[in-house]
Amino acid sequence: METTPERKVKLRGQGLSATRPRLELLQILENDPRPQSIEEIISSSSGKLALSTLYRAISELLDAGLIETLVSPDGKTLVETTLQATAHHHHVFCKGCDKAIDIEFSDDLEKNIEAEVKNIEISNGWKVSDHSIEILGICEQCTVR
Amino acid sequence: METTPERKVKLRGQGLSATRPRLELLQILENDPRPQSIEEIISSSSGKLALSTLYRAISELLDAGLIETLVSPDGKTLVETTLQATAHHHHVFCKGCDKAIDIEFSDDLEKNIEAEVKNIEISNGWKVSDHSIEILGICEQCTVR
DNA sequence: CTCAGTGCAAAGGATTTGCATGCCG
DNA sequence: CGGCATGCAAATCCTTTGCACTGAG
Repeated sequence: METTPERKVKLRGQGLSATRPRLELLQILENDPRPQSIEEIISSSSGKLALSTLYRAISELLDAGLIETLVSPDGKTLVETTLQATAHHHHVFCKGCDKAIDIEFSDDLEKNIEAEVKNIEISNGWKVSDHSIEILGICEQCTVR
Repeated sequence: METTPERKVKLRGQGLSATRPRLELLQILENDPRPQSIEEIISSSSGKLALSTLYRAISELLDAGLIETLVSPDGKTLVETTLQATAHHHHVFCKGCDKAIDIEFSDDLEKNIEAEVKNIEISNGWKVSDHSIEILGICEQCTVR
């Protein structure tokens, strides 16, 4: 995991001041590098972190490319660091508890997917930028229950 | 497109009474067979259709397998008929206007994806049930603007 | 007729915004 | 110090729920 000074540099490098809420958000996401809900982030935060501040921090760090967000199948916002996210990856969601984990596909498969995605552009006039695969399942814990 | 009597049969076949809002929902979805937002459905409805009624109808027809729902990248509910959805398919979302369209991949590619998805079960202890690919892009209309 | 289904209004949950105060640089 | 960022509270947006009334069977 990165050190606090490193996170400060990261923020400043994007023209963002290194404030406590932003540093804490980065650290929480690094501590548990999988998509986390707003609720989880708040409860991991030590001091007081206002919801509005968190939402604003997410929006800023997202624009700066330091974090990624996604929407869970039930419509809620999840957040993860870009450390993990720099490698192209996908998400598996648990239908039981709504938790999510990251997975990667082989380069081969990714190439095949991209090739077919390109066809969409040709056949529909769309300009395609990215894709993400959402996999639904039941996690180990929820299977046991 | 199906006729009204056909839609009645469909509803009754699932133990649902054939009421105006339900018939209208089915018809609207068939008229424009792509994922539609709540807002779009309401504005396509002729008479008065209460939001609460629409949400309840969606929930019932979803349980009955007559429609499918999904969550757009901005977290809103989209709905489509199962007519189109019976074939396994994926979605392309426009970043400009949030519209969505359906696409299909080749059987070959689907098989490859499923094979890798199976690996998740083995390596993570998850029980995987389904996958869906979300593709982001810009639609023809939004490209022009 | 009778009860499931509807419309309306109010409640809920997630996210956003306004504003006075506080902390970073 | 000066101004951007925070916390708090109120506002908003989407969705759900409660309840009295209506229409399908």
